[in-house]
Amino acid sequence: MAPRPDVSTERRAQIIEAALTCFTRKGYVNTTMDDIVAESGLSKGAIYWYFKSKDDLFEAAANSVLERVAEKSLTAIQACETSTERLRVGAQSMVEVCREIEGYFGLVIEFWTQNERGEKAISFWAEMIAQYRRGIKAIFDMGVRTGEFKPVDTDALAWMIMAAYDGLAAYHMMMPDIDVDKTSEGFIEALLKGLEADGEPE
Amino acid sequence: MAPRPDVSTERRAQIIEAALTCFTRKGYVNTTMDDIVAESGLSKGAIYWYFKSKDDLFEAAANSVLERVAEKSLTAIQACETSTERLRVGAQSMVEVCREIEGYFGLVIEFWTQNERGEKAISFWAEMIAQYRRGIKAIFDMGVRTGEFKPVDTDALAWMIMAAYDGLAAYHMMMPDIDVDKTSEGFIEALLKGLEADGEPE
Amino acid sequence: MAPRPDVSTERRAQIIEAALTCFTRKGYVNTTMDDIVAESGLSKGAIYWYFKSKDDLFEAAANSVLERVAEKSLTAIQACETSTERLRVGAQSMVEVCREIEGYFGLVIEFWTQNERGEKAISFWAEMIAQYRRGIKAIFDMGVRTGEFKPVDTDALAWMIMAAYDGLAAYHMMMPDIDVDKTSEGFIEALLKGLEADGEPE
Amino acid sequence: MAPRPDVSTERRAQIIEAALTCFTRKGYVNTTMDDIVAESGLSKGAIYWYFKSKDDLFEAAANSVLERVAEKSLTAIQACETSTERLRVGAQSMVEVCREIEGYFGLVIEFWTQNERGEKAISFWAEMIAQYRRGIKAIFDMGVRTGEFKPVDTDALAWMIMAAYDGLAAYHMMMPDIDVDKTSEGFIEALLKGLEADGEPE
DNA sequence: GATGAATGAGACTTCATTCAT
DNA sequence: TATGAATGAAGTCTCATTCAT
Repeated sequence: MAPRPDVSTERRAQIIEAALTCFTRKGYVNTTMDDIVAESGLSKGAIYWYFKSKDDLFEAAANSVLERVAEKSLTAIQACETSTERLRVGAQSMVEVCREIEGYFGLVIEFWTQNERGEKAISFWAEMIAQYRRGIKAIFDMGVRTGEFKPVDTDALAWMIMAAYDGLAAYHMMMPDIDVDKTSEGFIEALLKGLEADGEPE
Repeated sequence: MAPRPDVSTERRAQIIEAALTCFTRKGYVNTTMDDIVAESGLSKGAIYWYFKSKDDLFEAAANSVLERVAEKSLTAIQACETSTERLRVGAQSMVEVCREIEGYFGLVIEFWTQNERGEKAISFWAEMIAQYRRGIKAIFDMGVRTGEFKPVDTDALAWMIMAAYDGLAAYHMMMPDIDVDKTSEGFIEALLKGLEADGEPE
Repeated sequence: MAPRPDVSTERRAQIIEAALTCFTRKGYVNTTMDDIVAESGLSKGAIYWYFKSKDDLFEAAANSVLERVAEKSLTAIQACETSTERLRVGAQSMVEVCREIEGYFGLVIEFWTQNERGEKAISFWAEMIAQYRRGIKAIFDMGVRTGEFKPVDTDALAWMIMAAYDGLAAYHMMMPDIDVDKTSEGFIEALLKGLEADGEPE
Repeated sequence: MAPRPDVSTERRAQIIEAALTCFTRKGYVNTTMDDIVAESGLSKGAIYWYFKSKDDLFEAAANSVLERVAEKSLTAIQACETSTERLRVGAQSMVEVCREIEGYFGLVIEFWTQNERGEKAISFWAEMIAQYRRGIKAIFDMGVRTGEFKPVDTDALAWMIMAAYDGLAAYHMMMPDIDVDKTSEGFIEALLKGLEADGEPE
């Protein structure tokens, strides 16, 4: 008698998928467990069999998104030669993230605003940001070291680039008409060349 | 019998003040009307006398914040001579906003994620962003027109600067240790000078 | 304009009354808040307005019963002359308690068995027993002091008398056919005269 | 292929053992089938293979306790000569029961309070009491018949003695500090000699 | 204008029981 | 026999909103 195949992995994935659909559609608080039950096609009990609470399910769902996102963009960057190229490709990859994460961004912020400065959520999220930021900073540091870039404040730049693309993601979520590709490109080019005219301003 | 003096204006302000305190402390959904009742020192009935629902009260509270913020930063900019200066002062003013708005940023995003793509909230918020963006874009446009700046994509830059500072505000909220002044300054200077080294990179 | 009359006292009484009816009918755990809502004629919210949880309501209800009971029996005893009389009257009053408390006895025990040795319930209940026991012991002590009773172990007797009547209450609850009056009387008389025959047993 | 050895008897015992541990620890209602699963080391399915419901399992568990208890104390009594001795030994054996049954007493009462005057439980329990009571009454009857005891109301006494020791068991459960041996002894001696002083009180 | 007791729909979660394997 | 994933009814409690006073 063959043992039953282990369905727990796919069940978890199935539930997370449903949860993500609901969460991004209505936000964390406005999503009810019944919504997720309906979306998943499973029963209430099944969901509580795999996740011990709504919070727990959210955390798993959020993690799953972040993992998907982080993996993709970091690999793209490492295939480039020059720092300039890396910056451009990194920006491009972040633009794609903007599109993919759709409602996720607001979701995480919403979750974060819960729980009177919820320690749990913050560490998880801060960790994610830190990891990403290291990647960005490395690009600038390398560019400065090779002489490709001017000796800029790479810490500050890494923060602001991260912030700019997170902000762009938020805007895109609110105003889908923004041409994120063109916006990102114009920004990166200006940043590369500098704003100040070379010649003598009158 | 003399008519009672009209207290409605100060009552509204009093309620909005209390609501803001609660909302920024616990988020929109986790704030109960009882919280606001306790914070305001008024009665449940009084609050429903002035605001017809929790949503209504939130909208009023959010508007009140945004008005306060917008006014302050736009005046600072208009006192500058050169576009470079304007950019620096504008950045500085946005940094101050980062500090002041504290929890407001997350609050608005949280509100926006409610209501299955809540039409109501989005228009209010988009309007606010648009207004602000026009101010930023004007700085770049003027700089380009006067030859002070290179002929950059001012649309893209305005979006990204806005996004960057909104993102910075969010980060600052999560990670209060970030030195927002230094970060902003490093970013603006790099943007002005450009990243690419002038000489010939090897 | 006259202020609304304060109905909180009678509301609480009304709710406690309904709760007691339900609790004694079905036990603590098997009574749902909806049962109490139906029995009280009020709404769910009203009950939670006055009592913050089911536990809280139970405690209030149990206290209310015990107060009623304790008061009645202690006054009866103090009207007697001799210790013998006091013992008889005390026994009689405890028999009446058996009848009145009906389901309450099992109720308290049930409540006590909850909560993995629930500290909260035990102190409340132990206090009640202690108070009662002091009254019983005082009867014996006085009887011994005046020479009316033999020099018996009054501590032991007080415990066992208490226990016997609590046990009787439990039996009566389960088997309403027991003639509690006759049973109590036979017991007390035997206790007064002693079991052992005076003459010489063969 | 040899038939598998019959494990059903030991499995049932194993499950009853685990159930008893859980029931006495947390009471009937607060014990979940999962608790019993964990305690027994078996699976949910196995338990439902041997017992068709939680109720069913409880009944079996309760019966198992009562059988154990009844057997032990009845044999001790029958080894005595005089009725006085039997009463003392019987009391002693009931004291031991107090210690052993620990949480069982509350357990049965709790179970009884379920089910809107649950017919099922009551008959099982009443039967147990009746059996026990017959044993006690026989002691008194014999004492009266032989002239060892005065002609007391043996029915009443049997009830009250039972009740007293059940009550004592309950007290001991709540207040483990009670010296049950001393308490029981003091009570029995007083009952044997009688309370009323023989001579003329001074 | 102002109060706060009252309402009741609806949220999250538990758990006895079943059944395909 | 035995397993444990799955079910779903039912329970406790919350909270935006109303309305008699």
